[in-house]
Amino acid sequence: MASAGKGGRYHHGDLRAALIDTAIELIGERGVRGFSLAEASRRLGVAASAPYAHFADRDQLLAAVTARAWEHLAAELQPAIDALQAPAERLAALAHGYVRFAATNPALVKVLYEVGLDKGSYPEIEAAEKPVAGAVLACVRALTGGSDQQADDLATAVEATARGFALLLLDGDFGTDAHAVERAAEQAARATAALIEGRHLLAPAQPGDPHGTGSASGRP
Amino acid sequence: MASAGKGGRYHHGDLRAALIDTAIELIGERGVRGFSLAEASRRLGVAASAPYAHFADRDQLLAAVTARAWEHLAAELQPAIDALQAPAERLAALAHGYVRFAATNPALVKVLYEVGLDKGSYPEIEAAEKPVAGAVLACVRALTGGSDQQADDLATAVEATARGFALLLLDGDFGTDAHAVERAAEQAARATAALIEGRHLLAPAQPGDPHGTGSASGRP
DNA sequence: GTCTATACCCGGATAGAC
DNA sequence: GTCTATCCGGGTATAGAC
Repeated sequence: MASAGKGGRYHHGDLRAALIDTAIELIGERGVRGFSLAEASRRLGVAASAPYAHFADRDQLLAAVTARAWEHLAAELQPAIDALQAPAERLAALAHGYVRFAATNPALVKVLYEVGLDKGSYPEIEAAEKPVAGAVLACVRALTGGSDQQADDLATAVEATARGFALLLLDGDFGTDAHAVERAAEQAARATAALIEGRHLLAPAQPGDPHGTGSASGRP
Repeated sequence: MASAGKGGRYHHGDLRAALIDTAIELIGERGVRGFSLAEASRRLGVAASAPYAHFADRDQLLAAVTARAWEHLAAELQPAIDALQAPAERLAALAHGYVRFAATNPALVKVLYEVGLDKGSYPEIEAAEKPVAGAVLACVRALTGGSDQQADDLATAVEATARGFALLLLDGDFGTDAHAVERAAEQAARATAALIEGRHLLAPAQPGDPHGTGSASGRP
């Protein structure tokens, strides 16, 4: 992340960019709610009022941070999007990439889901998150043929699983050794493959459908 | 949740219990970091110092809150645990119940995963979360035969998926109408069924295994 | 563009009265 | 068990000097 070394001073550097980097750093450590302009200023060795020369208020900085987080994710997924492979493999690769991204940039994941600014009020955020959604949609459409409903169900299941694996990894459920990330990412990719294989079970059982009993949950 | 009505005063009621309920309420609205003893006291119409008669500090209250959250979840899952059904259906029912719990008690989910107190230091928390983990383990063991590795992989995939669906539901991805919860829970149950059906893909491809190409992700 | 100084609010925690 | 009073620290944001 730029040259945000601990001892660096930004008295005459690019404070705006430095603030975004430091905000991400801080959010990673303390969560969005625990982040403050004051602490960011302290780390950068500037006065508490300096940020107001670049951002109208705390939320404006957070919006810039959120947009950057989506851009980072899109960049991480780009290789999977560009690769020449079948939709199923591509979708698994996206899940793999997502988990790896979450592991490499836990702070950015926190930004993505904790900031919670209204997208309508900050168009920069909306624009930045579009490419990712588009890539997933293309894959599931190719896999499910015509039905929008099927495509949607599969996309949701894959997204849920990928985010779930990322969550578990960040919670330490895969251990803390050097290979934890790769294990988690690989399992997320495999679970995606399993979901694709069993995707006929995602729809309600049809009259002529040989699978299931009408309710997949079998709940009491 | 007890009698924590908006207008109620607890000057001579059970302030300890009322504080736990109000803390859950507040955490639901503002997250754990946004929760404060001061605000809880204000809502209950007591002095800011009153909580210290019942809890040594903020963390002690949060520990009590976390333990209660696990107890609530265990209670919600109890019917699924008690029902007479095959392991696959039971596991799907657990996923279903988890998502429903998350929807009905979003505040408790925040408590469960955001408080982040060290379990070692607060044994009350550790004890309260055991029953849930046990129920899941029993199901996956029954489904995967002898291998601990297979059971673990399946349990992780199911947990990831259930938490992912709950997350998406709370983010509003299933809409906000009256049936959103049931749709999300049902899809989580179906995705669980799909994972069980495709569970052979969760393990690395074996020499004699007719499935896959050696890497499920097919990533570039 | 950054500084110093300042006003103002909020949260945690304690002491001592009732 | 709860109150009032109080201390301390930290955050947002603004005004005006350089």
